[in-house]
Amino acid sequence: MSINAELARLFSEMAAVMELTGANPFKTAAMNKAARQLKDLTFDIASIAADKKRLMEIDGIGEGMAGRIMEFKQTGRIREHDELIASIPPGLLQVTRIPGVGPKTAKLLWEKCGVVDLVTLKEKIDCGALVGIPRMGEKTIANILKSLEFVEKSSERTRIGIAMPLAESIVEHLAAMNGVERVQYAGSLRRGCETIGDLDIVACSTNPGALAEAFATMAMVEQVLTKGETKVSVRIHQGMQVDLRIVPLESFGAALLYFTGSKEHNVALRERAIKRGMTLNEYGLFPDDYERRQRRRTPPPSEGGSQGVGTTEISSGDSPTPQPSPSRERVKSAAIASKTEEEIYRALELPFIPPELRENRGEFASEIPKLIEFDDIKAELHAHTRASDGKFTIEELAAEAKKRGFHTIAVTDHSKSSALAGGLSPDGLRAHIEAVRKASERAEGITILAGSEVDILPDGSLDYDDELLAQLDIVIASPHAGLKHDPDRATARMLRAVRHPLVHIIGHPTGRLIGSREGINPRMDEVIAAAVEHDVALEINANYRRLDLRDTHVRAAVEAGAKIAINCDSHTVTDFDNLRYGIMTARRGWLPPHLCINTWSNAKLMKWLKSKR
DNA sequence: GCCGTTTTCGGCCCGACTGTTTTCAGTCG
Repeated sequence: MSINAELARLFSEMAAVMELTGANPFKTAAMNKAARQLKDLTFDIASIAADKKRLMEIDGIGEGMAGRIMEFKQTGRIREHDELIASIPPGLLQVTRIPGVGPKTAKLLWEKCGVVDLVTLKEKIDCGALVGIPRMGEKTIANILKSLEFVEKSSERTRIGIAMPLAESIVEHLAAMNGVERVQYAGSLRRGCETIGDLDIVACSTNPGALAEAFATMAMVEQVLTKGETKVSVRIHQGMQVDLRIVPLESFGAALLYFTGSKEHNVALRERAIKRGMTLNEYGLFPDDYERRQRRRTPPPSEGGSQGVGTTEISSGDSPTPQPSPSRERVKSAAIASKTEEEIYRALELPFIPPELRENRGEFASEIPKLIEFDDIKAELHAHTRASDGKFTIEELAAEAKKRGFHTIAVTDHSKSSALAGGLSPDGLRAHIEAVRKASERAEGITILAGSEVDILPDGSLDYDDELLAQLDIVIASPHAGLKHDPDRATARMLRAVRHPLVHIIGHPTGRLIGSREGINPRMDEVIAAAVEHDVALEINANYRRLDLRDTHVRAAVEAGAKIAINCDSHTVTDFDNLRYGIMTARRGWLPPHLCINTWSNAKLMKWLKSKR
């Protein structure tokens, strides 16, 4: 694999250890940012690792990071990383992954009672060794124990196709309550990320208390983690944490913006607000006056001060009682913008930025293009029938596609090497082509294409000979086996398939399965360049277990002007429903509709397909 | 450690909640 992922891992680890040992938090943040940038790169950093100037052109990579990257390229390690890792017990970082235990607590537990990993933590709790340590009260210890048990049994992040239906059912449940004015999911789910950590729900209600109670007592709730006036967190039986934030109706847009994130996008938005003399929080965009001055412990503005917003009671002189959230109190009178995301972006002199782009990956610097939408898709070009491993007959498949409003469906069963998936022998494929042609003649209102999802063999050749491939209307070439090849071999293999004159689409180009199989790591910039040169489309396989191409690959492909196909790889009726995840991934890759062959008219699509025959 | 409509120094986002505190630190998102 390319060194990007390894370098990203090293930088993340360094940042984590630095947090633990109490380094400058801004230095830690810089380290984390560099790790993230490296992870998102679509070319191999090794190719420029000898050139410090080019390294430093990457946002977040400065003098220091460039030096570390060069050191790694030359020596295969980063000395500073080795030293940091050696400075703490090897299992201590695991301890900071327990919800509620941060770097400060982990360090405290290590120094005060010898906790060095999850095992010793459990032992020390069981034998009562934590009692008496500063800030380690009975409740804190009980919470750590509970979280520890949760960490031990739960898997990490949840795939979007699992998280989305859960979120939708929660939203539906809450929306049906009396007094609920708005309710919507936010967070990484709304941004269309491939996996989701926690679910975030934003809601407005005329009866916030009842809403909080209803949320905390849903049937799926396993444990209530926190329950305050505006924020409730629960853990559900499915293993996820769900956070509900209740805000005033006037603040819905600001809250939705804030809780949709990403964190990096929010930070950039706030910096932008400050530069324009404003401050942004989850209640709205405000003139930069009262709150910031108060935080700096300087006196609040005098009566009739320059801002002239003294219409609320927040600064009621010498009242010793703590005030509930000045921002929330001020919303009605003082917010420059708060009701909708659109008006907040406008006030910050920005166009509306779609949630999928909110990653601080250039959305502030660039013009926002028109992104592809669900309704733009007019064809499914990758589907299986009973001839291989699908559940449809050809007619049933066509009927389903027609029902979904498509003008074209491609029948693309597996080729002979995919034996477990019932791949067709050459004679089997010939007979199948005949059957598809006959069905197509009878079909009304939909074009049925005879195709194949043909295996890209380990050497990059295809699973059928050219004479047979030439008879097909559409050829998808996909890797199914040999998914552990090194990058050199994987790149050569994929390039050979891209250059094959009869191939239209490269299916799920890396063969990854999210959370369970890494797949191959061909040098994607080379594959993309070849795809552009040979006029081959790269697939976003919309199955939520794949999402392959992934978002960053799509972005690189779009920048290179490559054609993209978004296909559901349908084997059953419900597979068609995965299209939404493919669309979200495409949007995260900044895909405009015209580059996606599934949006084209039937005539345009047929012309392109025939250009390769 | 990075970065620049605050440009080579001096900033670097903001609020809610919990548990332990007697005024706030730590964590999270």
